[in-house]
Amino acid sequence: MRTTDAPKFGRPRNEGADRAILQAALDLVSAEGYRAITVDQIAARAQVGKMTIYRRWPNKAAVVMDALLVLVGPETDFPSAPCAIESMKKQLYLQVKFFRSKYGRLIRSLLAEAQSNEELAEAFRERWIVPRRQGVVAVLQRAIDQGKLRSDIDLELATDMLYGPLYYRLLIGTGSVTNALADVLYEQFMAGHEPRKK
Amino acid sequence: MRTTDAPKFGRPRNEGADRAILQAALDLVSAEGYRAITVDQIAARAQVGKMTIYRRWPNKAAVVMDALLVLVGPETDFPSAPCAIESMKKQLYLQVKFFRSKYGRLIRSLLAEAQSNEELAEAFRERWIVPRRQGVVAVLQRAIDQGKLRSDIDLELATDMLYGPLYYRLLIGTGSVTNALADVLYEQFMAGHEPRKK
Amino acid sequence: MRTTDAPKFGRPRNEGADRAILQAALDLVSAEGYRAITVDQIAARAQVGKMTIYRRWPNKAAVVMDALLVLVGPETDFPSAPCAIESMKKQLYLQVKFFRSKYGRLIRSLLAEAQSNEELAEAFRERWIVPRRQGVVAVLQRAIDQGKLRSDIDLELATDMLYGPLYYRLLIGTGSVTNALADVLYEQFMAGHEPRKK
Amino acid sequence: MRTTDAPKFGRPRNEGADRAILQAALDLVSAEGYRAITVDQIAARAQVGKMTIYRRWPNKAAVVMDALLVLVGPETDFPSAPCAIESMKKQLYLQVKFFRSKYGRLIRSLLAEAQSNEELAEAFRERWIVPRRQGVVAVLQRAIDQGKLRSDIDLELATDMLYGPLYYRLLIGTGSVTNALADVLYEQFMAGHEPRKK
DNA sequence: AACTAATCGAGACGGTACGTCCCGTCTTAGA
DNA sequence: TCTAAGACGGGACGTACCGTCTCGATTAGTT
Repeated sequence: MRTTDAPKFGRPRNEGADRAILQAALDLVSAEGYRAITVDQIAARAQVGKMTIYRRWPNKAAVVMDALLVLVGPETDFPSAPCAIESMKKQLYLQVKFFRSKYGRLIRSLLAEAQSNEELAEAFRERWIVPRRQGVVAVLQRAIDQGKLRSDIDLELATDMLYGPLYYRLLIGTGSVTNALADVLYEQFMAGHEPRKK
Repeated sequence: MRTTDAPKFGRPRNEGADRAILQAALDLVSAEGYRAITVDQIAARAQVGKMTIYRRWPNKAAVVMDALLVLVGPETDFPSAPCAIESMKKQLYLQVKFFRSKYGRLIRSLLAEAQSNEELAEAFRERWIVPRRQGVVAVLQRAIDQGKLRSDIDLELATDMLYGPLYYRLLIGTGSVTNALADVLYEQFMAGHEPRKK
Repeated sequence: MRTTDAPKFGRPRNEGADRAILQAALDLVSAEGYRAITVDQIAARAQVGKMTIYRRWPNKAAVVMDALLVLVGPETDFPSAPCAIESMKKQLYLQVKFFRSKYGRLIRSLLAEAQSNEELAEAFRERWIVPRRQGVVAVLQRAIDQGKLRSDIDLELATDMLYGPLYYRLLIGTGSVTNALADVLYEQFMAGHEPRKK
Repeated sequence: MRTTDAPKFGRPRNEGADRAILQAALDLVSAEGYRAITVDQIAARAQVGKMTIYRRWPNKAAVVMDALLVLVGPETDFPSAPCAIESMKKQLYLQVKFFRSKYGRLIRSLLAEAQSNEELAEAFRERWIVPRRQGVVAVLQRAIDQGKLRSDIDLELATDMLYGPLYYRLLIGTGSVTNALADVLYEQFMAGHEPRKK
């Protein structure tokens, strides 16, 4: 998402500023929401000129998207358990926790903005959603290999069914995002996908 | 979402203008998306002064929300079938068709805007989502009464699981919203909720 | 300045309303100035519908102009004295008093508005200024007849010289409009126009 | 009348834009009159964003006032003649010429607007009128020193008497502003103020 | 140590949409 | 038929934020 490369001469880019900008964007948007925050506010909090932001990212959406990828992404490691299916359940709990954290608002904001910004939509899909879905798919595949799930499952569809309701509640707010929800999602999923009993 | 009630004297509201404004809003937003449309454009298309819009609704979001409720709402009748569970499946197909229609963009727009506008969020939830969920819940209850579903189901949760994935795909676009998706949602739902076999 | 004549049938026009409207316009504009007052305010104070105003006058300027003519005009009678030249001096004092009264602001307002409203400008000139100038000219003529002034005076010019400085101060505010000013105007005028001494 | 001073950092004011804005305001208002011109029109003609105007001046009146001071002011040099009293007469002719030029409308517009805008009134008085009056007063004083005028004259009053009728005609239009008028004003003024004959 | 060249903080800029205000017209129900 | 009330179309206002542009000061490698 970065724009230019390092030059040969002159004052080198202050790489630390990058992080300060992303942190400022992250803090502000997590707290107030994307729309409520202006680029000037981000620049002010990062103690940086507005141009420094626009030299690195093409627009506000890109900054916030990068903040998510760079600062939040690494914190969202996939939990591992010897039993793949248990690892799946742990991951659902993590997702619940994530959505309930201050980052819930960040995700909502970006998803909202993406509806009117195709570039952001693609970035969010390909750089945030898809990689995490791949983790899920891999675990599900491992569960199939371990004989814990039927082998004729459409894994993409399965992922939609596991995570769709979480996003739905995050965005619409008819019910809150809780571990109890994760439990039911997991149970129903297993009920529909456990291997045929003999 | 309307602002004031009819006064005792004076020229009464031109109810026809109401409809023209809502239709203009609906057409424009369905075609171009919420953010791309300005209040002036809506006013111009409805051949109405901007003040006439602001006299009735507090902001653009409220206009478009009302357009959804007044002009689209009545078109979304719930399908009925003697067998409740079949009626449920028909409703899923209708939802897919709705999301694929031009109104898909409208729903996406409003849901997006609702993320940064708590007033709109509440209106969307309470006036659009909840009434439609109630229809679903009623059908599911009828299915239980007809012995087609287990009686210990949490109906709200069930609704989330049936519709969550549809909204997820609508908003994120990892996969398209299709009847095939509806089929799988239905099947998995039945697998998890059919009455215990003796 | 009135727009239509009395109708033949139906509820007769409430002639009292006319006066109430003019009085409201006069009071408000005298106190706050033309630009600060809206037609709605005049209608509200006169307890009259806005349409009742626009049925009688073509616009706000016409109402206020009429208020001046109808309500203030009759109060501005020309003072008479056996000696014409003394009558002239009295009139200057009256003008000073008038400009210092609440009507000063009214005159300023109308004169201001007239600069961007040719119709009002003409009305103000022909219906307010010119008649009063004619009074002045008549008195000056009488003074000539009485042998108190030179007979070769251009009376229009003389009037400009007597009243111009009063209006100048009223509008620009470099100095206040006082009887002392009137005295000097009178003296200088006499110095320039008294009959040649033998 | 400008709003803030130059900051220590940041892009400095584009002083060229200032002039373009003032020129646009001057041209438009001189041609069409103050009330007929919108801030958007000025911005468009100056090829400038509306905010750039509002960043420098608090409102339209201030822009036009500054246009007068900056662009017209320097053109209104006081004529000089060895004989002070002749210089005075020349100045009266210049004033007539000025009022008959396209700037006559500008002066009328500003004077009109000043009647409902105390801030503008003060600016017009203190920055336009007073400096020019001071020129007149100085010349009159010189004439006294040269023994061409009585020494007991109130110079402010004298100025009002010389210029008041010109403004009166400019604003009311009962007669036109001509050199003939200037001649009479001058003659009468001299008649009333020439030194006593021995 | 002086020079060079690119970056930096700051903030002005053109543009676009917003939501408000008032004018003069139009429309109703009631007198 | 006229009135009070007030909704209406139109158009200007002054504000906010976006993403771009421009300045003088800063900084590090090159000479």
